Amino acid sequence: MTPYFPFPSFLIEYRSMAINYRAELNDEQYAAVTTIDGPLLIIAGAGSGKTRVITFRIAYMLDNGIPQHSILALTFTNKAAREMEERIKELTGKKLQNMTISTFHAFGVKILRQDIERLGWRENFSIYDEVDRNQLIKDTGRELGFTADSLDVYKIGALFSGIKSGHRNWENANDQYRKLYEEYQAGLKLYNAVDFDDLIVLPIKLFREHPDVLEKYRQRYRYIMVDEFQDTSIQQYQFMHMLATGNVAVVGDDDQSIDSWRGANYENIRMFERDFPDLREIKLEQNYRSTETILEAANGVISHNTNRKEKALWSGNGSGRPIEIYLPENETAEADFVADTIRAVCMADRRKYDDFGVLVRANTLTRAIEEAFLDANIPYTVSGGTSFFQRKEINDIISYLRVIANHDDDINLLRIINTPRRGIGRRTIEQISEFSGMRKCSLWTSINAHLAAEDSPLSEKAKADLEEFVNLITEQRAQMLGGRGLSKKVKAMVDTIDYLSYLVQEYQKNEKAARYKLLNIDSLINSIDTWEKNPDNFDPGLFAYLNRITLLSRDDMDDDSGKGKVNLMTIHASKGLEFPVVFIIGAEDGIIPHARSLEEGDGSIEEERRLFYVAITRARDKLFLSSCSRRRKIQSVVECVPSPFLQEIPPHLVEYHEPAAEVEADKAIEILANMKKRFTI
DNA sequence: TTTTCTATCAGCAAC
DNA sequence: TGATAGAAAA
Repeated sequence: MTPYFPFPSFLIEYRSMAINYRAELNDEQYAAVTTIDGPLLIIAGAGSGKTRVITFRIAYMLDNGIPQHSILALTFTNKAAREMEERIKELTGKKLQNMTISTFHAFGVKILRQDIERLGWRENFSIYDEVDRNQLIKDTGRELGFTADSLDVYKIGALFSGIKSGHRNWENANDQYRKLYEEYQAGLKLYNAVDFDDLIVLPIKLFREHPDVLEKYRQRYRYIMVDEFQDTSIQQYQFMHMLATGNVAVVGDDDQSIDSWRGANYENIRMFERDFPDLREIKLEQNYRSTETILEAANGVISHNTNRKEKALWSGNGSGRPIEIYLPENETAEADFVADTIRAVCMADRRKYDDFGVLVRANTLTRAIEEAFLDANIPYTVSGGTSFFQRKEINDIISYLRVIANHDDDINLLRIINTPRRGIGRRTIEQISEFSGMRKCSLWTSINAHLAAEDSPLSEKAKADLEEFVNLITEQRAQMLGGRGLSKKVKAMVDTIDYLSYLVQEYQKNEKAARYKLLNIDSLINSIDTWEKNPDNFDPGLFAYLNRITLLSRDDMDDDSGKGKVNLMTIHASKGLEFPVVFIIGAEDGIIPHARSLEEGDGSIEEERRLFYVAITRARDKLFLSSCSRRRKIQSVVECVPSPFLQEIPPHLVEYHEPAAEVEADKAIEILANMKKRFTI
């Protein structure tokens, strides 16, 4: 119908905003989007438009008058949360001020910030990551007199995490660590700190002990949505279950459950079916992402798993090109092959660098690739892995901020008390920590007691140095807590402690490293600046910043969002992403499946297979696999065999490429010899 | 007593 | 390769 007179422009804009759900979605997707009341289980196969369904579903809720503040969407990574938010904004054209889209952990922090006092912590608590946690375990263990070889902090940390998250319990085998666990917990509380597991466990405790708090959240969040449901832990499930008042939708794919090592439990899908018997289940089985070749390969692999929900994923995308498997001589050859192929495909198919994803099983495997990319001048970003905030220089600065916010945070205090060096050495620290052990107080309290006491055993020099430190922190605290402009204040602090000279001093032999670290600090300050200038940020203070920061990973820092760069990452980090061209490197037995998974037994192999499945299904058009015949490991070179999973790909989909024989090796030697000649002349 | 140097050890995945 | 713990040097 043509209108008699033109609509005013705002009306036209409104009309163009209106979403035609039927036209945009297939039947299953449409059903999933429009079922907003009651429990809903969406089984979303790889590439079936899961993100699309979630964003449209939220848009649909808003269209039907559900207020933003009653919607809660939980994800696993910040990246996913941010992406979801952006897509919804784009789709609806609305500002999202009251909607809660966040990771489980960030949501836990939010709850704890409100009410943690009821559990005996103080408001500005610190959040300990693995490194902090392990340090605390080490310190506590020493105090309890554990010998160095019975103190494998890595293992103990995993044990404690397992205990806390409820998927392990005390058996006589590890009873010896029970006391340590209790002391560890006491330590956390003394330092006014919580660890990652606490971010889920403590809110549950809070809800149990204070039903009024729970009720507040239940009243508010009438509509709950959980993404990557197959990766929720028992706790996270419980957490969600407590909050849910009935309108709860979970989206997941049991075939993509790859996080069981941190408590993820895809049995939760069955649990959900039990707990919400009147649920509606919708399967999304049309794959919009990959070619039929890639999908068939993925199905061939995953069909070897026994314990899974049957799915019939299909794609109407045409068969596309075959999968190529390369068998390079070693990891250097493999890296060169990846770099060369990327350049070649860029030229031949008019691809951009960000069309490529290079997936590895473990972070250590990225090294050779990075070197090859640098040599070949291929721009790349690495995501996942050690977070930006785990770099020493960043961690130092953050530790300062932590101690400024929370004086009792011993772990962070110890990290910075003599960084940069200010003459406070082992002996002094021993003395003050002995006192705090006796008095059951934090180091900060102990230091101040020593400074005030007449009969302190400390030398005058030590006292003076400590006093200088205390003054520094006190002054900085006064600065930081007053008024706005956090980034400027942090910059001023970095200048005050003269961190730059410290870096130059420490890295005399490696000027490049020092400069790089300097740049990192700059980008930290920049990121604080962007954060506090964000108009959506209502609380740009120090506490808010610290609460947020521990939960971020490296990709959350990049401003340029990796545009125009090859994406290099672990398979785990690639969850939920897709790339036109994908390389899976190191497809060797012992890497994938990882050697340790064989030792562990029970279902670990199936998880490794799911991991491989996830990797394959990231690819849209073209998939390359490579498996080296030799690889450098630690100090020695190890012979490698291709991954057994490669056999599970139907052979007619695959082209094998043997290495380009020894001729190349000879040539390489010749070239090297020529180069040497040139240099010696 | 604090700082610097050297040797040794260990390496899966991440909020 | 990097971090860390213990030994030597300042």
